[in-house]
Parts: sequence; structure tokens; C-alpha cells
Amino acid sequence: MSDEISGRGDPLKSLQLLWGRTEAPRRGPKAKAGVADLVSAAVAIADAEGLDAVSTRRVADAVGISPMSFYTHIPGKAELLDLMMDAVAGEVLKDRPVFKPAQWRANLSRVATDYRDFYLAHPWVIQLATHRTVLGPNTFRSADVALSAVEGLGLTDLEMDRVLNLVLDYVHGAVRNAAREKRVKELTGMTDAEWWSRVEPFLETVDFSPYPVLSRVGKTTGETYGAHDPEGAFAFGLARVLDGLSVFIEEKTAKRKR
Amino acid sequence: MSDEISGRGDPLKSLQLLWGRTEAPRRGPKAKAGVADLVSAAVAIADAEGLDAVSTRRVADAVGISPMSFYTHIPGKAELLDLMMDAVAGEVLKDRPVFKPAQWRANLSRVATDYRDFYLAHPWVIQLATHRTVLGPNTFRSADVALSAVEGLGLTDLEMDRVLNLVLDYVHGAVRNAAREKRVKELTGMTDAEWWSRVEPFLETVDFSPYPVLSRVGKTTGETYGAHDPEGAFAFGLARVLDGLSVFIEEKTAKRKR
DNA sequence: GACAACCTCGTACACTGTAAATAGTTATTT
DNA sequence: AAATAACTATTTACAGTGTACGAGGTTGTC
Repeated sequence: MSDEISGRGDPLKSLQLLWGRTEAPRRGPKAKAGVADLVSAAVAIADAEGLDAVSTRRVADAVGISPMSFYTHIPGKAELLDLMMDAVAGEVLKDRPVFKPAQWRANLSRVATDYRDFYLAHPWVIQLATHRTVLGPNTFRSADVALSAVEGLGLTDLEMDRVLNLVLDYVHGAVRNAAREKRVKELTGMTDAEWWSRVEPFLETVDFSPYPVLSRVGKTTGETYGAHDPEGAFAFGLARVLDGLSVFIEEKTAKRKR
Repeated sequence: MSDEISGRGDPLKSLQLLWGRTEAPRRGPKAKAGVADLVSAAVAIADAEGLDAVSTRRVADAVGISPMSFYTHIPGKAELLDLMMDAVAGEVLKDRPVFKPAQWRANLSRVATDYRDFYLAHPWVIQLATHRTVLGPNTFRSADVALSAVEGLGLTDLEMDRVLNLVLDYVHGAVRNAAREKRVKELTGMTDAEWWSRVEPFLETVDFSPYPVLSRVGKTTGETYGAHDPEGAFAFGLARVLDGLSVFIEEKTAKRKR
């Protein structure tokens, strides 16, 4: 277990599949299932039961082929994961919003919340995103739209890249907290409250005097970490990030005017 | 494969192990290996070969006991992962720096870079940190120290929590990018350059016209994503985050003076 | 009809986490 | 000293994983 890597194996084969560059077979029987079927079945399983429920056998079974037939269509599990990532990447910023440079703050807000909703809809993406970027069409498209949120501000290309990465890095980090609650709940069948009610009696027996600040702050933020407000925390962090970018961008444009 | 969860199973057993609350055995033979041996062996394996090289059998073998003897000391793999996390958490902010409130910016900088170095030293932590927080002594200690970086600024406890979380969320997200390169390199034996040299010929055959912004920006940021400057990107993002916090904190303290 | 291309499948191997039963070791109790 | 309870260690076993290999069936082209 633990970490199959998305982006290993022959990178070329992955790319060909991502871009649909596999030439149509001229002979042979018609395939019962295509790559798209396998991928969407895998995504459905991951959405419903988490990433570790996705096995090549399960996926093959879901589309009605035998375990090993899976490998006729996709060379290995790593490639399947790449394809899954790119498949769902099509959902983010789906309507291709038109961004006006003057409203960069609203633009980035939109990008951030869209990515956040996306991660929450497919929490398994967060796990896979620990690996290499998938170079697929949908991933490219969403990156293109996201970058265009900071287009026309007088930033250099490198700055645009960094600004966007800052926002997305923050979103990723912030969503982790909300997403893992969801995952743990599903996998353990325990709600957060149940879990804490089991843990709390023990915590009351530990000596918190070596952690004075944590113990005070922890109590306030809700029963020593128990109650979260992910929504509020996300909004708070995003506002700070945008404030920080505001300082940077304002200074940039002020210089340009001189 | 994919995702064992750190924080499942009986939460109490995990906590007892984390806090060394297992009473010393009164009878029976002396154990060949203790919990600490198992955990440090596991950490060594994870550091050297990645998280997926850590199996209960491997760990048992490393300390010289038979596979199933592992379970005499630790109830399952989930608990092992919790213990691993807390074990290495002892390394972050090890010297317990004394933070002066007036220098909150330097303080948070220190916290951020310390966590960054920590993640880079143990990239597998990033994968596991997708799950629930480990309630262990070392984790508590590092959280306490980190929180004290923003102590005495006139922030409420909730604000302190959010400020710190913002910084740590960003660090986590930013480090991901650097850490995954390291991991992919180790696991595939391919350097980033090798990997890109294989991928590039293909990318040149794809039509980038649907992604005008990405294609332009990508080219500038280095061979369409090829060359990174993680160091620079990290510094850039952190500076923006701190700028954003500066706005918030300054406004706060200004109000207090009134 | 022959052949090559292609899909599907059964078997097999090395690995994983861990349940269950058994055997061996030690300190306490009788 | 013998019995017992508590504890560690080990063997065997099972269901699950990814996937290599090879055999067999199906389709289009020559």
C-alpha cells in the first residue's frame, strides 16, 4: 500500500493515452470496454469509496471484463491514476469564466473556490497530487484558465506562475483539513464527534504544562482541536493571501506608471 | 496500495503508544525489540526508500524479529504510521527558539523554513499528513512552539490558530512540489531532465492553441514546466503570505491603540 | 483460406496486512 | 519445587494487491 506513483512507467504511453493518440485498431474483435469506460469506472469507485478501493481487478469487474483484460487497454495502474486525474480535472473552472484584469482579486477568488470545491468533490485527488503534474488536456485547460485570472496585470510570466502557484498551494493545504475529515469518516464509520469523545478522556490525563500556548489556544479553537470551522479558516487564509498579493501587484503597477 | 490511513483503528491504543502509557510487563520473556526500535527502523526505511517500502514484514525483519511479532508491540500498521509521524515531529523547531512578539515576521519565517526543511528531510510525511493530526507529544510540542511565534501580538486565540495554519498550509503546498521531484527521482531512477527529454518530443506534437496563456507562461517558466526554482518560488510565496498577515496584524494593533 | 492483429482470459508469482493457533519464557503464586 | 498466569515469539494461513506470461478466440486484410 501507501503510494503508487502517478507519473512512473513509460511517460510516453501515459501521454498517448491522455491525448487519445492511440490509433484505432484495424483488425481484431471489438473491445468490450474502452479506456474511457475504465477511467470513469475508476473515478466512480474513488469518489464513492476512496482511492484504496480502486484496484485493477475492481475496475475491470466494474466494466465487465476479466482482471487481466484491464492491461489490454491501460499498461498499468500508474497510468490509470494519471488518466483519472486528468479526467476529473475537466470539472474545474468548467465554464471558462472570462476574467477582467482590473478584478484580479475576484478572479483569483473564483479560481481558489473552484479548486476548493473540486478537491472536496474528489478528495482522492489531493492524495495523488502529491506526485508529478499530469500533462493531460484537461489539466492544461484548467491551468490555462487559472493563469488567465492574472493576465493583463503587467506581471511577468514568471510572476504570473508564482502568483497562481501561491494561491493553489494555499488552497491545496487548506482543503486537506476539510477533506481528511470526510475521508476518515467514510473509512472508519466514525464521525468527528464520536472520534473525539473516545479520545478526550485520554487527553484529559495528559500533562499539558509543556505546551502552554497550544493548550490555551486549543481550548478556544474548540475542545482542543475538536470543532473546526474549515469554511471560516479557508476564507480567512485566502483573504490574507490576496492582501499579500495586493501589496505586490499594487507596487508593481505603481512602478509601471512612473 | 494507495492510502493506509493514519488515525484509524482504536484511537485509544494509538494514544497509549504515543504517550508511552503501556505499563511495563511483569512477567514473560524480555522483548527482543521495543516499540521505539520498530518505529525508528520504519522511519529509516521510509527516509531511504519511501513510504511504500515500509511494510510490517520489512520493519520486523529490520529489528530481527519474525513478521508476526510486529503485532506483539504495535496493533497494526495504522498505529505504526502514527508513531512514525510523531517520532519525526520531534525534529521540527528542535531548539525551541524564543520568539519575540515584535519580530513576528522573522518568527513566522523561521517556523516556515523549519517546517519546509522538515518536510524535505522526510517527504513521506507529506503523504501521511493528508490524514488526521497525530495527537502525540512531539506533535504537540512543535505545535506549541509554532503557535508561540505569534504570541503576544494581541491576536485572539482563534486568530493565532488561523494565522499559523495559513502559514503551514502554504508551506505544505509549496513543499509538495519540491518533495515530489525527489520522490519520483528515487522511485523511477529518472532525473527530472531525463524525464523531460522523453516527454518533450511528444509535447511538441500537441496543439497548444487552446491553451494560449499556459503555453506562453509555460515556455518562460522553463521549457514548459521543465525547470523549476522551488527555492525562489517558496520565498516569493512566503513573502506574499507574510505581507498579507502584515496588513491584518498592523490593522489589529492600530485598533488596539485607539 | 491463411495470416496477422487484436481482445480476452486463466494461471501464477511475489508481495501486502493481519487473524488464529501454538510454543516458549519469565515472574508470581501456591 | 510445582503450578499458573502473563507475556513474547513464531508458524501457518487467507484474502487481497499489481502484473508477467501464455493460450485461445475474433476480426479484418491479403
